[in-house]
Amino acid sequence: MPARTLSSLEEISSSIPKIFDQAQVSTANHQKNYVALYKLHLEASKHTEPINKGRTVKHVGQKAFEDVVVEMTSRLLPLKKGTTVADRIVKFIGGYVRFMNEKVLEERKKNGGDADEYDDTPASRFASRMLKFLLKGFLAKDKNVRYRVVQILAEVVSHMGELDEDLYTQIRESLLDRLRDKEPFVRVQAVIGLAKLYGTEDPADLEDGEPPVVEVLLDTLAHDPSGDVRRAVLVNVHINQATLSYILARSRDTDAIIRKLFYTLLESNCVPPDDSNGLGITDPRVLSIAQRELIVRNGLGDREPSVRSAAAKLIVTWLEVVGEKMEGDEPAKEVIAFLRLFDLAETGIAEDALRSVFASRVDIFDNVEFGDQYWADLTPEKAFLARVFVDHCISTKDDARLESALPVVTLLAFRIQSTYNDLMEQIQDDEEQKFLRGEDHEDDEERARKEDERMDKEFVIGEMLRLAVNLDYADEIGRRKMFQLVRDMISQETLPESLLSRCLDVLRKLSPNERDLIRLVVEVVHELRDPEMEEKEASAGDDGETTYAETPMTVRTVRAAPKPPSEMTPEEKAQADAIDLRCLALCIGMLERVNGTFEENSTLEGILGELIIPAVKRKELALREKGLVSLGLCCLIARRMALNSFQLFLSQVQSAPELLKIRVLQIIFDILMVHDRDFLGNEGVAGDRIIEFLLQIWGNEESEKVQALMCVGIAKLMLSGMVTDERVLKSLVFAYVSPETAGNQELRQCLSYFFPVYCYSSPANQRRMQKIFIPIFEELSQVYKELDDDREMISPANVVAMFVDWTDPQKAVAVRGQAADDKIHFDMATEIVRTLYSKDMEKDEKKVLCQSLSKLYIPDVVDDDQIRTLKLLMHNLASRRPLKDTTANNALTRFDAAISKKFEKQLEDFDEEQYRELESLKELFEFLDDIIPESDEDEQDTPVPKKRATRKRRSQSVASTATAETTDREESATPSAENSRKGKGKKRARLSTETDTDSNATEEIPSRAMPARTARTKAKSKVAAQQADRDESTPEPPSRKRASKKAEEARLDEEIDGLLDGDEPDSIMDSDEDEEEEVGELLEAE
Amino acid sequence: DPRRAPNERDLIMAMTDAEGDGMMDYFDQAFLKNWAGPEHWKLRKVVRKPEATDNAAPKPRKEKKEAFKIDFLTPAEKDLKTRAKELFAPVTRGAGINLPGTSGTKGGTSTRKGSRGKRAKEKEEKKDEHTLPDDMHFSSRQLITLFLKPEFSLRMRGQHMSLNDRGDGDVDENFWAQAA
DNA sequence: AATGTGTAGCTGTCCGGT
DNA sequence: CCCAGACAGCTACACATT
Repeated sequence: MPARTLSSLEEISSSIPKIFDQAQVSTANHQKNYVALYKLHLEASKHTEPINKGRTVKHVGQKAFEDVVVEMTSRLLPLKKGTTVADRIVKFIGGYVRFMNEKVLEERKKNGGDADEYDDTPASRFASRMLKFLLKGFLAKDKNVRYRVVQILAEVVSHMGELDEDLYTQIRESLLDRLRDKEPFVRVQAVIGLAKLYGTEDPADLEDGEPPVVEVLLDTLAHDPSGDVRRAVLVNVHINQATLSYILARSRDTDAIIRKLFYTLLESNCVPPDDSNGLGITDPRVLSIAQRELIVRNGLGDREPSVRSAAAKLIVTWLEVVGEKMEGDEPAKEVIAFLRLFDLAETGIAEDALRSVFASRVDIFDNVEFGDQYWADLTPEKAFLARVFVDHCISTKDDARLESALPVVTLLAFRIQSTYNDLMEQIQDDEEQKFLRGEDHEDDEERARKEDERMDKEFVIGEMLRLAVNLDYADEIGRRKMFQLVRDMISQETLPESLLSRCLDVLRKLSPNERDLIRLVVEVVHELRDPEMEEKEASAGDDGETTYAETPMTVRTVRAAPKPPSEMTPEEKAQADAIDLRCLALCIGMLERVNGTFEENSTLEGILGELIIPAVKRKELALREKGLVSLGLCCLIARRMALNSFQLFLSQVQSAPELLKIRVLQIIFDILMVHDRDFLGNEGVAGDRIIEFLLQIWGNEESEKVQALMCVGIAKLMLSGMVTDERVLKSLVFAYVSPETAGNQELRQCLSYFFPVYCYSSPANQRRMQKIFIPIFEELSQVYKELDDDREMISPANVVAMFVDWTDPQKAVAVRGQAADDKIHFDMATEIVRTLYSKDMEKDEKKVLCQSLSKLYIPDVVDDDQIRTLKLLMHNLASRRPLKDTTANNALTRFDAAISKKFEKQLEDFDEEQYRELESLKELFEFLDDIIPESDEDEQDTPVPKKRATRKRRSQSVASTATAETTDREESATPSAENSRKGKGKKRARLSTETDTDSNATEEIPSRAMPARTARTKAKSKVAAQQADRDESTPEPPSRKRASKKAEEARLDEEIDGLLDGDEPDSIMDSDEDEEEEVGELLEAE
Repeated sequence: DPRRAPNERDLIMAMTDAEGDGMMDYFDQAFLKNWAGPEHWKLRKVVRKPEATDNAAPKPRKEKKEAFKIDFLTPAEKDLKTRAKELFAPVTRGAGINLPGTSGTKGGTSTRKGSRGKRAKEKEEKKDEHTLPDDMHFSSRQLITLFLKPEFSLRMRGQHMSLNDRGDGDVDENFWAQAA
């Protein structure tokens, strides 16, 4: 080899730094520098020394080259994340490895593809040298070094072809280990490295019990505490059937960025990367219906707008992917295909998806047309599209498009009718077939197909009915046609239950007024229960409003006597019950839609006595439930009946099974909401009793559903101002944070919404919240301290933060005519400082309180008295109950300083002695004087300055920032002369009693009346019941007599009879003047 | 009687009013992020501070940061081995290179051999999945409507009452419209 | 494109444990 | 006694918005 080509090693070594120096500036020169570097590399390779007597060679040149590159690399290791120059070098190193490998492959191709020389090329030697070097840094102390080392390794590994097996294992181990690194960014790099690695992993190579890398990564995806790390997994893990379910779980990640990424990821994988004709891995058609629904529900329902828009984009892509090659015939084709992705009956999801498409692809919305042909043969998808389209037009007030889309009434009525007839025919056919051939002759497949067909028809009718509500009924002919049709439908017991409420909606729209609607339904009920009457009634019902208003209600008189139940065969009985159930459903549907008073609609009386009351008495759950609901709905429009029946509902609560209990409680809450003045007003005891009763039920309730329901109910009562009791508010707070309710999302999310609304909607409510703050804080701190290990609960600091937030006057909404109460936080500060005097409060808790002070909003204007009181309290605290905790002390001092500065003017010349004269502050000084400085024995950890005080010093001005830290040490040795005079001996006795209570509250706070121990136990098990439980005057629940089931039923019958006989149906209706008193009596009677 | 004060109820009414949208917006911005329950609760700063306090001051510094470059050119002072030793110095004893709660690294951490003793049951506990609960989409709707008559809200009830107080038996068509 | 806001990471200080 | 963890305040960056 000619000597001149053999550059000296020194030359080579000095050229490398120049290349690196260039490479850090820009990536643009990298390609050029790969070539340059590679040239040097090859050059260096020529320097070898023979060893082993010439049998092998020592690659001194390569070694030197590697040394320099490693040395260069070492220089960027301590550089922290985000240093772009360093990142460029990392890229450069990785790029160089790739470059070398490509060269090697080229070489191999030229030489005919020797595979076995891979471990002996300069490239492989270089790479493995580099990797070994990097691995040494994996446990470095410096986190930046660990970061860079893993980063470079990941980069190098990803660009390497083959890898020595031992080295591979070592890298694998090390990266897995770094997955547990303390620093998230190191873990991120470890994830990237592992993701590059695991594509080549062979499960057969794994040792026993060693999990494959994918599994570890998926575990990281779910469990890593850092969002960055989970995100790294999400973008780097390969999506396939095995990993998909783990990926789907990220649609609920706490990190919004991850959620957003999730949807963009799904979108980009909808189509396969190479334009092969298969489906993308996340093509909607590959996913299950449940998965699609999950994606839509979570995505469009996300609270983060950015996530929602990513989801919306994905859904549009779904439509495009699914609708591909469908353009042509019908503009709605692709939309129909899109809708086929969903189960349309599943509430709301498909609708949300479609509306989202309408919103983001206006062109699609604009191109949908509903010609006559469209209505000819409606599939579920088409019916659904039309209905949602119309609803969308209405909600966006797009009258023009609405006009063009709506069919004429007669057309739709005709379509509904014919589909309905088809359905009925089919049902009948099926019955006949079943009867003729026997149950088992039909094979499952056939039956399922028929079932589907029926469901489809039912669904189509339902959608058309929903659409019918929005039609224009100016045309009288059409109106009558529709009216007649729907009326006929509801009078048939074969009408599927799901269509019943749809029909009633249409009827309501078509009824000229409520009374006619009520009358109509009552008539239908009578027809159903009395088939003989059908013809007569039908003729009366032919004509909507005109005849209706004039037709006298003769139903009851004409009514033929039904067979007494005792004479019925079991079949007849079952049939009668089924009819009654249907009638009750009709009643409920009707009553749900009206709001006139019971008294105005005398037609209701009949069904009340004949249908509803008997149903309430039945012991079959379904009948009783519907009966109770009907009765409850009647109560909502009949005040008198509500008063009389309320006790009945209360008595049903405790013993009822869950479903019934829920119903009854709903009734109770609704009645309270509607007739609030009758039950909760008049500051009567009745209201208190009801509240206590409810609280008790709530606290003892096991079922989450019932708990949540009661929570919503109570929240409603509070929000509407019908209940103002602080105990109730406290119970809500307890329920909110209690570990007991941790799994009850309904309850917690209700309260998450409720508290801010409640507080921000009214300063009065904020006040109420402020009043319960300290007691709640104290109790919750106790609960927190004694928490079981496995139970989770938010920290007291969080509780404080919430209260501070909720009570912030700046966040209260300004309601017309209502002055904002901007002193709430100020008063809270005063109370907090008072609480700091408490001797038995732990320093952690005091610290939390102190730290909250800085977050309080202090208004610019405060009364002299108030500001002086606060100042005095803070001033005295330092001397009488110095805080042991420095951070707490600092926080307090800072707050004191801020206050002193802000109200400098008002506080100058402020003198405690003078201040004491003020009669209005007597209570304050009584409080202060009852506090004695803690004795030396009490001071276990912190030495307290000696107490030596003179009257004079006490009287000094406190206006300056007297509690400032340095001076404080001396100042705090200034207890009042009062205290010195009274002496320790006398005080000792008081310490344990009055001082304690006095220092905690000015007024008697209920929670303090209860021993903390009891409070804690309660709080643990039945937190919500706390307030009610401890109140001895809590009334026995009405049905406390734990009688046998029979006795229970007998009693129930009695009560119901009383409801009917004691009060003649007529008397339910009349409204006497003495009602108010009766509410009280109602509950007195026990 | 605090219930008679024109406060809470008026506001609730306002939220359902057409003009009440602004109100709803306020609530949306202010706290709807905290829907997921107390454990996901976060303090959000007060929004509006419209007072034009001071301006013009915090503009004129756009000082570009010093163009940092790695010095590859000057020769290393120490040799590679020494530098590597320094860079790769393992942590001083007992340090946490790893997340607490995860079993330690062979080389670096304080994990004593028999440390299964007290905190043995780390793995058993369910790890945090870092997911939000299913959103129930709680809204004012649930708080102002009746359970059994979801189409009727408090607002309507108020009207109904007042109509009734007048002894007026019939409701106007406006009422129907609102029920929808 | 420029600005403002919100978050996240970093750094300094302090308490608790070995 | 020293160090490590925790915490609070600060700064810088990235994001969204006009």
